[in-house]
Amino acid sequence: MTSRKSRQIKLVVLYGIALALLAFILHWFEYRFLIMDHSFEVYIGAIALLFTGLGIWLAIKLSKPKVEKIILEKKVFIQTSPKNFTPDKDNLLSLGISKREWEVLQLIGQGFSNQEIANQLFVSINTIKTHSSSLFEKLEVKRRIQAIEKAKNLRLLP
Amino acid sequence: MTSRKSRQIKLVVLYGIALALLAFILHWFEYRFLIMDHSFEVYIGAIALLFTGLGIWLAIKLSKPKVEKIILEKKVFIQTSPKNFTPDKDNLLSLGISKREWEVLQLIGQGFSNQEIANQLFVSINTIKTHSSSLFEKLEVKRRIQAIEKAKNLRLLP
DNA sequence: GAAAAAATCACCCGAAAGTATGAGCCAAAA
DNA sequence: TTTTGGCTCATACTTTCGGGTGATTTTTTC
Repeated sequence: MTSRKSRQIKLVVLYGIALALLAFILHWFEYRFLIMDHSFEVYIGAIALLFTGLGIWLAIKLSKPKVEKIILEKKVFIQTSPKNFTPDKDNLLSLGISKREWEVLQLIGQGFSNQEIANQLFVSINTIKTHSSSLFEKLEVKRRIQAIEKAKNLRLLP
Repeated sequence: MTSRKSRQIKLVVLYGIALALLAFILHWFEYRFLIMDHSFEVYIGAIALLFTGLGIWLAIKLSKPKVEKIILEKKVFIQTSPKNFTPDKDNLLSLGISKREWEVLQLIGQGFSNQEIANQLFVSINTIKTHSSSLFEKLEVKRRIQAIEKAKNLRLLP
């Protein structure tokens, strides 16, 4: 954010300098050859075109790019085999499950109640509820049982 | 696509007209009051600013949004082992689990709530509660999660 | 046909689970 | 330095679960 702002400021300053320079050059030319040889309209037109270009360039540089997002879903087939189990860290990351949420998920998977989990982790039951709620959201389920099922399918639990 | 192009053409034409009009107005002013009263630099500056604004406006109007494709991987599960699952009838009998209770157990194992199970079996939720209660008693557990665990160990559920 | 077992349902109550919202703290990142 | 994300906790409210008790109706079994 900060870098973006400073870059914008730089651009504006640059623009100002360029404007001043141009005015100076034009003024200088005015007393030399250019003005006398061309009609006023052509002169104005040239300036207009030039600064229109400058404006376009400025807009392109300054404007945040318009982005259209197209989401394609790719199906990935997975086999479940809980033999020698190691949690699938890719899935943990892609679902955005934090360490603490992961701990809670494991304990839920072992059939503990919220209160028991709270005691084991030395936090309040409300904290566990918060964690489990966000867990259910990330796993797109409504109940802890479904969370366990899904976690097993995702190879997060044995 | 066609409407986009035609709109662009319209804009360009409009821009041309605006430019011509402005040039005319400026020219007209030139011979009246404006030019004589102001320095050349101010005049140039005004035009520059104006057309810079015009350029910015044009760029914003004409710029096509960048298209960004995001590929999401959607997991699909393949169940290997529970394909041809058969419950251990010996255990069912030795525990004294009735048909109806076993049906309820299966639905519990699929993560359904009591209400959902009641709807599926076309009975009241109270009935499901009765069944699940006696189930827990027979399985010697306190919560449905533990019931599922134990049932899986006893080969009653896949 | 009578007794026993299974299935159905109701009501109450308390505990557990889950939702929604807001807020404070802190470390890592921009 | 400011912002962000993770963690913590609280409060209030709703829903679900499970225990307990009791009752009626089927179905099975003797």
